[in-house]
Amino acid sequence: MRKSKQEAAATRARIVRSAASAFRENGISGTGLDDLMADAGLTHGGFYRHFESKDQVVAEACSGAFAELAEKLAGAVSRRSDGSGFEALVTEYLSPRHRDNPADGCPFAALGSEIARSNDELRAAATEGFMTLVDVVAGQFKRTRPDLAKQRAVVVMSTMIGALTMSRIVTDPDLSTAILQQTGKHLAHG
Amino acid sequence: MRKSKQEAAATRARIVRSAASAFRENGISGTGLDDLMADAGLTHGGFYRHFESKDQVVAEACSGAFAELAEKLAGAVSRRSDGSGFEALVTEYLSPRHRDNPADGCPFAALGSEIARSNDELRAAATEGFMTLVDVVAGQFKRTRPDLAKQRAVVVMSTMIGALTMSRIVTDPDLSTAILQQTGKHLAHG
DNA sequence: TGTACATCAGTGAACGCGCGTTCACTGATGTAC
DNA sequence: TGTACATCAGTGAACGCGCGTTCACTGATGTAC
Repeated sequence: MRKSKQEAAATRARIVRSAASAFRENGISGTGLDDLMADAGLTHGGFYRHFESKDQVVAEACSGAFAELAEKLAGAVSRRSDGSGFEALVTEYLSPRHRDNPADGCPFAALGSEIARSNDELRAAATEGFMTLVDVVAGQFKRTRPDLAKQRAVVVMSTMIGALTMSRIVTDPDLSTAILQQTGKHLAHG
Repeated sequence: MRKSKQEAAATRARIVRSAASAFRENGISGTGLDDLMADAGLTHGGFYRHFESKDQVVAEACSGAFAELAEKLAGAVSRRSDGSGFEALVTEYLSPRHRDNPADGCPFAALGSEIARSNDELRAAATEGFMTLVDVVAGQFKRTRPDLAKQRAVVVMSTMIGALTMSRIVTDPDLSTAILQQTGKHLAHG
């Protein structure tokens, strides 16, 4: 049953991508290796041909998710040529669509409190991912000194992450929408 | 070994308080009933004399933690008589002390992403707890129309929750402090 | 007020389940000659 | 280029552990008379 190197690499990538979705959907400790492997169309016994531990796939999946989010937000920005990139970014992040689809959305909003309790390796990857996002945001403050732009971007990202998290917690749909909208308005004027 | 009603009630309260700390420290799914009961000085078999399920103690512990936070922030406000209550509240919430002591701090920052995936009962309790916090914050915007004050307070609370969460994730101590400070400054001027 | 019985807080063992990890095995792929 | 052997991706069963929950039991408390 041995597979070619290409197939094996593709399988591995498939597991990482499935994992990134499953973790954001059901939490890290809420997702078993069975689930991951089943999502990738495999049985769980083969997991250790690709990874040393669950921690390893968690770190890789999250790193991938951080990068993917940065690309998505950069993409939202780049579709605007009139200088409204920042508004586009904020609107994208704080959209009901993002709120309702955690599996392919921001890992900080989906897993924030769990990451905060995780090992240093994951937290270091998260720190790097956060700074990448901060750089994307800071890039939109074109008339601001770079260091100040970065400071402002740190606040903007933290604010959006908090707002998205709360919009998912709250059971009142109107309140949920209001959290997103008020936060968006605040940031746009800020 | 039967205990008096008073003792039993005290024991139950003790379990709830231990639970509230343990959940914020290690997560809900990261805390076993053994842990809770051991913290309260009991063996785990007796748990079901007080609660119907783990879910029940989770809901009670979180509700207690929400109320406790609201009181703490209201207390920080009330110690200022010169109208600087809002700054006091923000400084208290975004303090390094709060960041470094999740066990008796904000349950949204400590458990946010886990609560978002929880059952409706806990999410409803969280919604109520959030609105109580929002009311405490809104009460500080004395020169603002009540409905606008509440909208602004929703954004302030979400922002602070996101910033505290991120300050705990990040491995770089300087960045962690910067997140708290920049966010505090932003909110004070906002 | 005293007595007899029911209640029930807490103990400690057990149950069943899911999870991360390991392992013997299979058979196709890769490699050495 | 062909052959023989080593490698290793994937399977399926098993292991050990922790967890939520249940249960028989103990003995002090509460209650009915």
